[in-house]
Amino acid sequence: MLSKKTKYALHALTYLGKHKAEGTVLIHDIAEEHGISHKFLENILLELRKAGYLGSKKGKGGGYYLIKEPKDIPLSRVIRLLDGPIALLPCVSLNYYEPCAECKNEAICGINKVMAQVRDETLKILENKTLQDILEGE
Amino acid sequence: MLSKKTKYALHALTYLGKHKAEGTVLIHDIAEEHGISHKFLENILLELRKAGYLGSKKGKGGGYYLIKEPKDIPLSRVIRLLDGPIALLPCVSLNYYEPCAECKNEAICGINKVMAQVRDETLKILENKTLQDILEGE
DNA sequence: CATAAAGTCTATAATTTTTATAGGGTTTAT
DNA sequence: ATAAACCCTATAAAAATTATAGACTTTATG
Repeated sequence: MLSKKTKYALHALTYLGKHKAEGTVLIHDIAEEHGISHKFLENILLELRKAGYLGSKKGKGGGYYLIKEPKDIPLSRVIRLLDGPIALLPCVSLNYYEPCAECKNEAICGINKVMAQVRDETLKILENKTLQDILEGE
Repeated sequence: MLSKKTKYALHALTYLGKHKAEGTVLIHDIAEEHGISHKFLENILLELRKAGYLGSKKGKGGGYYLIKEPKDIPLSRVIRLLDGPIALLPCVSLNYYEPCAECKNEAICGINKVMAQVRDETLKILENKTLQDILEGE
């Protein structure tokens, strides 16, 4: 399951996508719309900005706005950013690799091999679904 | 990512699959092979038995053994049993459904729709990969 | 039939991760 | 000058995961 962080990030991105015309959107408005803690959401938006998905404007009249096209924001990226690995095991993670302590030899581990396949197929799904798809479903 | 519980369960099932010929296998042996806590693994094997994957024999000379064919143990089942939902959000979980607090109306939520598709495609993968596939990779 | 080996079961402790809050900055429109 | 708004880091609270403990039951065997 996705963490609340990632889920909230998706809601925020969706909100920003829907309100693109308005220029900037307040954290406050997104938080209120979904009943999310303002401060918690603030941290999430900050991460999304640092990762290059959002722009922000400080000071009075400021706020956040999308700086990427919705079609260029795949679920895989958002999940990796906020939740970490997409792979089911650290030993097959492309971006967060770590050996598994209980596994003596990865090269001959059937679990490792199968999980690498699962990762590849899962990635195909999550790289193909984008914010655009979410927006089209609203 | 899978919890250690699920990961250990997969190691245990694999071990049992490999040692099928020996009749029964001791918790102790599996735990030792993978450096897993005996007591932690004990709880996991208990769950696998209650779920109908394993049989056990008590007393001296006892132990655990597979009672399902490896090809009839899909990853999806093991993951659901020990980790819970496969869906990325509670609002699209088939087996552990719960509404999402921050979502006013599921029927018009684009995130919900996309995640339901992701769930279906993910399920296809995890229902197709079985213990058999793991064993063939060892 | 006593004993030791092995699984059963439930409770609780320890640890880690996630979620949430707090509060003092800095920037900017008016 | 002021208030609105994002920026940033630290810490607290809560929840979930991981691990341990210990008493109980079953069974093979000498």
